[in-house]
Amino acid sequence: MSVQSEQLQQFFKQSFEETSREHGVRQIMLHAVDVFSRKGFAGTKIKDIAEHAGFSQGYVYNYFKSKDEIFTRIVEQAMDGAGKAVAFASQLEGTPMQRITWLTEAFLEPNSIAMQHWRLNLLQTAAVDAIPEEAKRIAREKMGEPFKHFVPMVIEGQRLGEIVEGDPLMLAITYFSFVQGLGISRIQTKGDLPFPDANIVLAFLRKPVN
Amino acid sequence: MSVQSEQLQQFFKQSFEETSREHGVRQIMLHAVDVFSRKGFAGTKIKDIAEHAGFSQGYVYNYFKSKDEIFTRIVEQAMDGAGKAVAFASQLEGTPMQRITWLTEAFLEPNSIAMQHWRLNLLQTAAVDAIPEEAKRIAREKMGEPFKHFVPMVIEGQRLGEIVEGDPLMLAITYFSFVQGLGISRIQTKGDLPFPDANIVLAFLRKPVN
DNA sequence: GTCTATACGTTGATAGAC
DNA sequence: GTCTATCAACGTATAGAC
Repeated sequence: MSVQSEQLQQFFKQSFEETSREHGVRQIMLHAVDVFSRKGFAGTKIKDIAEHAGFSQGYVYNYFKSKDEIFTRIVEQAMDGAGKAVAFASQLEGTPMQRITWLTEAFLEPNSIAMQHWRLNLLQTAAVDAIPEEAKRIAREKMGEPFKHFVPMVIEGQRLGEIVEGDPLMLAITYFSFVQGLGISRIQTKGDLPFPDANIVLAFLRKPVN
Repeated sequence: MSVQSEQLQQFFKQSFEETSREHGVRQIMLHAVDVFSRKGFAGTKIKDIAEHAGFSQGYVYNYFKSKDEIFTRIVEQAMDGAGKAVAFASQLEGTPMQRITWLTEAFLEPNSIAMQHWRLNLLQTAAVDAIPEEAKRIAREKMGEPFKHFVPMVIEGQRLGEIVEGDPLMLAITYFSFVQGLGISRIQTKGDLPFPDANIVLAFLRKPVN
């Protein structure tokens, strides 16, 4: 893995640490992401989260006033993280295609926080009608962030002749769809099966040399 | 859309009709797929399914003995459907790349039953720890079917010089990941945003002409 | 055939003990 | 600070009415 991808990983992690100053809050959120992303919103019981975090069921309510609040704060954090990560990648030194490659490598890293973010993103979609209204609102509101920083990279790449022609927004949507789909498969296959690297994934963006 | 893609659509539909001879069972399953795929397993209440199907809550239990059973039968049906669809596509007249393109078009069609199958597939993954054991077992067991018919198409395409070199299984995993990811995005964007067509999606498979 | 009423278990949230 | 006990709400599944 490249230096830049590792830098991005580090950035993901740090972004999470800044979530809250209270240790208990971070502890709960950290474990709650994990449980929510494996069981879904309705399938997750406060007891599950509490046990993972090493607390009793009731104690969770000292930090959060409801299950909805825990979920909503996680969604907010995940959305912010995804947006910031793309923004960060877009400012690295290199051609657009290089920067996108580094970002992709960081996303596809098996245990990255980024990957968990995408699993959560996925949950909002998979169970779109079963999550708190507030979480939906935030997700809708912040959905555009990653695109805002990704699309300009695509446009610049097209100008440089690195990236195929075509609607940049459409290409960005395709990109994030792919990353999400690969994230899901990675969970399913648990690393037993062969998995594509960033180069293969990005073939659809690369302009063929003449 | 091509004649072949429409043929595939038709095939998906018919495959579902054969699920059960009892009208009530089909009726419930049809609506349950929809609710489950929007709310997740735990988030779906029997009342939701009953209301959608136009029954009272209690009446559902005349056809199924539990919520688990409804979900499990749907997963089984969806898995069988996906396997059969790929098998069907692999036997159409045309080059491997053409057949894969038709299959992809059928998958990406907004309201296809195939798309719903993938949403369900997704749910098993997204909430992998919150679904009935039996459903997990069936999903694991039948996961290989689509691959069994897709991989040979890739190999044939490589032999013909249509498809890029590389581990055929890895390419198949990449393919299904992409389709799944695009299916999710399609739900999210609800058709408001530009969406890639099969040709763009399949760029990663196509061997560049020299 | 289809619905209504209800029993029983589970879970989210609170309040009070240590 | 942290846990235990408990309440109220909800949801599955059943049984019996029409």
